[in-house]
Amino acid sequence: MNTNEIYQLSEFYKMFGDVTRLKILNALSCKNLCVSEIAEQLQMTHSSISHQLQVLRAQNFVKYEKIGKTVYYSLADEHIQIILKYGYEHIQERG
Amino acid sequence: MNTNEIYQLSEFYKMFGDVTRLKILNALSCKNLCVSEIAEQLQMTHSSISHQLQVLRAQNFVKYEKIGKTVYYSLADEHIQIILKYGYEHIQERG
DNA sequence: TGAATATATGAACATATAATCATATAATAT
DNA sequence: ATATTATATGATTATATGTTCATATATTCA
Repeated sequence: MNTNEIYQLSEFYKMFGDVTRLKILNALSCKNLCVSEIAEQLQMTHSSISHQLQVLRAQNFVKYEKIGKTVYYSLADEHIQIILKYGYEHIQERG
Repeated sequence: MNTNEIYQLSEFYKMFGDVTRLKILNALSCKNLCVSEIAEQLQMTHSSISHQLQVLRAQNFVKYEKIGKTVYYSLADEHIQIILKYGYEHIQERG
């Protein structure tokens, strides 16, 4: 791996390294949701969720579709779910 | 996933979310190395490397063996390499 | 048009984290 | 015993990051 790849990779993994973002990703892995629904589910402010969604968008972790006033978010691709699942299995094995 | 699992998972992924730690893990994926060798390879101080190795130890990412004055570090298990490889493939696909 | 609702965004603040510096510990060699 | 080498660690500092607060934008509805 060269320096640029290492840098990109760290930015990629950083997305999974925050509790709020993980909760968002986990919620979206079940069902597409709008900002309000995510905020309600996580019991957090719309602003926090929206900020984190921008971060996830910047790394192409989520897709979104605006319908009327509402923006529906979904996971960008199955890679995200696979990596989540793999990490989950890893921590399960260690108890 | 419950709250505790989410927390554990974020701590787990956080290890991959820093350039220095990624470089260390990448270096160790080729070859077991001592602190000085890692420091030289990454062109960083022994202290920085040692601090990050403690962080990686705390999350059971690395094993170590002391031989004389020297401490040899290696990756804890193949999970780490697999996740590194998977993430690497992911960023490669996006260019 | 004006009010209400959903989301986005910039700035400020608080906290977390990584690097540095100084020092400590441990093993070896003289 | 003392010096040297390898590593570890505590404290400090600088930077990065997440949340909050205030405000902006966009859409719908009365």
